[in-house]
Amino acid sequence: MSELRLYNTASRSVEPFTLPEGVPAVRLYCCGPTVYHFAHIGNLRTYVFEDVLRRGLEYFGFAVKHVVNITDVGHLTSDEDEGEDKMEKGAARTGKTVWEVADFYTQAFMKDIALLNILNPSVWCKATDHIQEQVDLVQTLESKEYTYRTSDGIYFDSAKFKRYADFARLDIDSLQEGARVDKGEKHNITDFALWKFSPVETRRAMEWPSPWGVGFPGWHIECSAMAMKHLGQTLDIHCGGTDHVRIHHTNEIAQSECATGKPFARFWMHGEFLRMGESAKMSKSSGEFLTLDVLIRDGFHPMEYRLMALTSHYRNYLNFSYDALENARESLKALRKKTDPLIGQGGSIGSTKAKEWQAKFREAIGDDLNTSKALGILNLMLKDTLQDYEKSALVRDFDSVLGLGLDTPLTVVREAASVDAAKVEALLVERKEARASKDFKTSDRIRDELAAMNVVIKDGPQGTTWEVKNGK
RNA sequence: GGCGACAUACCCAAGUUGGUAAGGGAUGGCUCUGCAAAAGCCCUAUUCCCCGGUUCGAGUCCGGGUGUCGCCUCCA
Repeated sequence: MSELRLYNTASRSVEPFTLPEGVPAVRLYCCGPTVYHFAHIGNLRTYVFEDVLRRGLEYFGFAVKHVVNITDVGHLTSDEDEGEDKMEKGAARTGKTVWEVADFYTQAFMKDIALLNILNPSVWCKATDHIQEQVDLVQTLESKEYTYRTSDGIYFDSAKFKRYADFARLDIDSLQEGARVDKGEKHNITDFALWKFSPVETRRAMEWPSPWGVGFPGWHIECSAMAMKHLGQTLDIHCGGTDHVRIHHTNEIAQSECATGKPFARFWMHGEFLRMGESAKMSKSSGEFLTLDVLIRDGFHPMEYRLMALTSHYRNYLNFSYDALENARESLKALRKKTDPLIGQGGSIGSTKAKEWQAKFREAIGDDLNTSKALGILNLMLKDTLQDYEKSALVRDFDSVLGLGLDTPLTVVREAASVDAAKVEALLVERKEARASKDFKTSDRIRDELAAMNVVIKDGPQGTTWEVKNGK
């Protein structure tokens, strides 16, 4: 039986994953979205990776307690008082209150991940529901003298955490030199806010009382506070996007380990970025970005995007392009052609050969979630000479990790573009008559006419079927 | 300026401790078809950005070069 091995950012190497004695379920925490805007498809790539991780853990027999946070507090764009509050910006953009904005984009996010067949975590937790926990954690740090006060907030003194630079392998000196922002009142460039005071002259849309005055929590503290509340002081796996390594996770480690004196997480895993072909950046702050909704509007199915994400390894960057997505679409179509007839065949993995395929698949997933290799194995397995019921069982088994929904018919996500079905049917009857009398000129004309309406027809043994062609 | 990643066929992409280039899509060929589409079958890298080196043997290790990209500010 192969084991599960995962890449740990902390050690920069692939390590066997096991659970400590007495821990019944994997304590998994994934950094969730800041709900001030739609998630773009780059964000979603990371959630697909985390979903595969969670499914992979379960495939290897681990129970998983999976916690994902919703960041619904607006944070400034830097730890200084510069920039705009993202939530308030979102409110200004949409004409809603910050609370409505948070709710709206939370719902939108939930819809996206459901469409991508991403399993719901065991716990969703919102930052605004855990203000007290965050205040408590800051107080603990304060009592241990890791904090100091400036005119705008309570800060963590990173110089007091000797291992601060270790996790991200930071070179603090060169950071100082190349720094783009002034450290302001901060003692060190790497210090960060734990609690920010509301400006004296204005009221913020979101603010809470605290021992230090009315204000709001710093960005990093929420993850530590919520992760510890729901999972305990040490997590088994903490994950997020690769951009979190240097700042967010470094700070989480600092504040958490200083507060508890214990390791914060045993494994750290990070998904690499999705990049745009024309070097356009996948960033929400730059304005233009692609959402799942846009892809759907362009005629793509969310599963096509999921498959595209699965074709590459989560630790490699993936270039997004419509070409690549179309590739995934054809690929999924061809795959489903083979798997659809197997749906509902029951059966179990019994023969030696079937078990060998399963072992190969398991090894690929166990190899730091090598979904690309796993997909190759799926394809080869489908070509092999196995009984259909065994293939069916294997597809179900593999899909429990891949999450492509191969064990159920593909759901229609987008209603076929508005086409007058009655007219299409009438034309098809006309064409059928023309063909019967060998009037191929007319029949071809009708097909062209239908093509102009974006309708593609297929003549089969059971008669002619048609569908509306989607996509660009 | 500082740090880092990557470079495999037309495209996406895997390649474990070096042992003789997965898989998918597209293209092409064939079968089928009034013609198409659909379906089925088959083929597609003596070679892994370049130049050296180590080795019996390197895409895989070492050195140098070139190129692309990312991060260093909120960002998955």
